[in-house]
Amino acid sequence: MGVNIKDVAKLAGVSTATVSRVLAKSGFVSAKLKDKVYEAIETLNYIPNNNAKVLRSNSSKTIGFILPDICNSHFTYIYKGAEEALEENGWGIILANSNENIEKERENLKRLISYNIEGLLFIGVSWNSNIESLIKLNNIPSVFLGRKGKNEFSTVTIDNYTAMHSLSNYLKDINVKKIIYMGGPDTSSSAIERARAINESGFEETLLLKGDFSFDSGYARCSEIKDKIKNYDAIVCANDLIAFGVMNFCKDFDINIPQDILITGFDNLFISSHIYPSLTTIAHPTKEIGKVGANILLDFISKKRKEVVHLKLDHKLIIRNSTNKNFGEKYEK
Amino acid sequence: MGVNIKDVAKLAGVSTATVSRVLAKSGFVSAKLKDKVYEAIETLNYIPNNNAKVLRSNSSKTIGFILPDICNSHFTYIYKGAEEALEENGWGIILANSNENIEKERENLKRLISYNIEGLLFIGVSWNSNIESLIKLNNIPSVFLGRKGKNEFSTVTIDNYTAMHSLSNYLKDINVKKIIYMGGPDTSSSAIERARAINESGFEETLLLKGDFSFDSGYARCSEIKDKIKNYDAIVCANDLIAFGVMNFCKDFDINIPQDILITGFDNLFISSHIYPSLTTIAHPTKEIGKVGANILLDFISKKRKEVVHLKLDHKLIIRNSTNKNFGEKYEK
DNA sequence: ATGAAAGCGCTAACAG
DNA sequence: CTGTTAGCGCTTTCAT
Repeated sequence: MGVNIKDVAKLAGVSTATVSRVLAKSGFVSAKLKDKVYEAIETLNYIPNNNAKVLRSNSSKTIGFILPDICNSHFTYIYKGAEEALEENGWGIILANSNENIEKERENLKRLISYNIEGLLFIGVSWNSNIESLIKLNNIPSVFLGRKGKNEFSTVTIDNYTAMHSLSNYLKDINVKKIIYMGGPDTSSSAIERARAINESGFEETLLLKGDFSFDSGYARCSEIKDKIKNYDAIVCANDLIAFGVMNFCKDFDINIPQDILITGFDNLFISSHIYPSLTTIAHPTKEIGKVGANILLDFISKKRKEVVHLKLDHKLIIRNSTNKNFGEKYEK
Repeated sequence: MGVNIKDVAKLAGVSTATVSRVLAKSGFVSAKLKDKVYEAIETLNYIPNNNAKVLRSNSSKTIGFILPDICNSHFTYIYKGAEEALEENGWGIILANSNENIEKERENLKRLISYNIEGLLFIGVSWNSNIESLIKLNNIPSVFLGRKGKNEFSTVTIDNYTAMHSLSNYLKDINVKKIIYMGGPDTSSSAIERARAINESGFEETLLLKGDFSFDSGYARCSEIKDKIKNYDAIVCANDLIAFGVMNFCKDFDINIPQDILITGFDNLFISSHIYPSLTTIAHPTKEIGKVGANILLDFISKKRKEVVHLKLDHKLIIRNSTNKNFGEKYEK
């Protein structure tokens, strides 16, 4: 192994306890010894062993963050918000990627627990009681972000129901009667709430198609109903990725957006304003979700807060050209 | 604390050594005891303490992965490739996000070292000798991905020089004479190599503008040279993000792509095929970079490999509508 | 094949 | 203010 606290203590001519106190900035150490210790640390390039520290102190000052797909920037923005908030407070994070795989999600949680995390920010692959019982069993203060679990843990989400309603109201305002709804999977509470809003919106006709939250799923579902598409006024998608798939299908089969059919998404990915035509969608306050979630979690850890809370952050309807009937020109593939 | 190995041993009626052997699948334990141990683990919901394990065994079976920006999917795809390769071999990863901040990058490396990582996959914010000396000092087998450091550590990259050359050759073939080059920062070896290729390409005129690898930087540089833009045939961008910024500027100021000017990027982000017009660019084998890098790293760790290696993976020139002069229609903002 | 026991590097009483 | 020391949970010799 490398340099350890004993080496530092020896070189500085003090005890390991003194070195430990200097490192922790706890207890009182005279300026003279402090300087010596810092000097020794410097010359030896000492880096404390975190495993020993956590093992002994039983405090890692670290929380775990589990997300479903690290390549989806929607989740990583939430992470970034959390990271900022935690850093400000001197907490570390260990990130784990479930890769949309429930098995791996569970393994990740176990792994994080084995690291002695003191709290958990969780974005699930899908709703999953195993995870919740594992969390409870191990007494990990937890906040669920973005997608909800049951109501036993605190959540920070947007109000999917209300958000989708504001979208459907807008569509009705611009005279949309018949829609195709490209929903998400039943295992996602977000998907369920968004679908509920659509069902209760009272469009003249609604063709409901379930699938994944993915580009490919949007494309594939379009192929299945290819001939029917033009009978509808709009394709409402449960997220932006699905909408991109749908738009690609439309380009490939010469269906013009928005002339032939309107398209809407949900999420407002960075790129949704830059695709053609730009996509009408719902913006989440992604970083904010992470930040607020992290702060709530810290309150739980410090016992400042005891009661479960379900926070819903404000969404924003973003109207762009994919629903702009005056958006004139056609384009080629 | 929670359940520990003693609790399991007691319930199973064996010693802690036996439990440890069962968990490690090492040494020999009779089937009878093995069953008892597994049963005890199950009923107690035992999760081993990783800190103790690593501390004692001095082996974490974990590598660190440092990337500059977790919200940039280019990097997270590399991560995903590495994760897959490492998982297959039973290795864990701890991911650290530098957030484009050199200070944080250094802190991250120290933090990972304090976790006893046995290897490092590194994508730097910029070239940075501090990092390299820290790695050497602590004897961490390391592979640099995507962006190169000095030549002291192994690297897996694409050949930025050749790739940019294939792009400029293509442009010359379609009769481009005068270009604006929106380069990246001098601290990035990728940026330097791409710029070198452009300089040696022998365009009739080249206006060279340096800046960040960001959307905003592309937009901002356009504003600075607004009136000159139409004097050029193409804007060659050092990456796709810059190109998106440039395209947005062009939309805002009624410069038509590709009629008024051609645009090219570099990276082939997921979305580059879906924006309007679709972007001519260079595709990296992102996941492959991670995968290959991880395998090389494992070879270093296991001493199967000793010599430093500099691998360049194949790129691909992807020609799309942003350089297609026959791409007919105009569009509105 | 199994158990006893030492010790990884650190922190936190406790003593002085 | 500083040092001594026990012990966190686990692995790994060394006995048996």
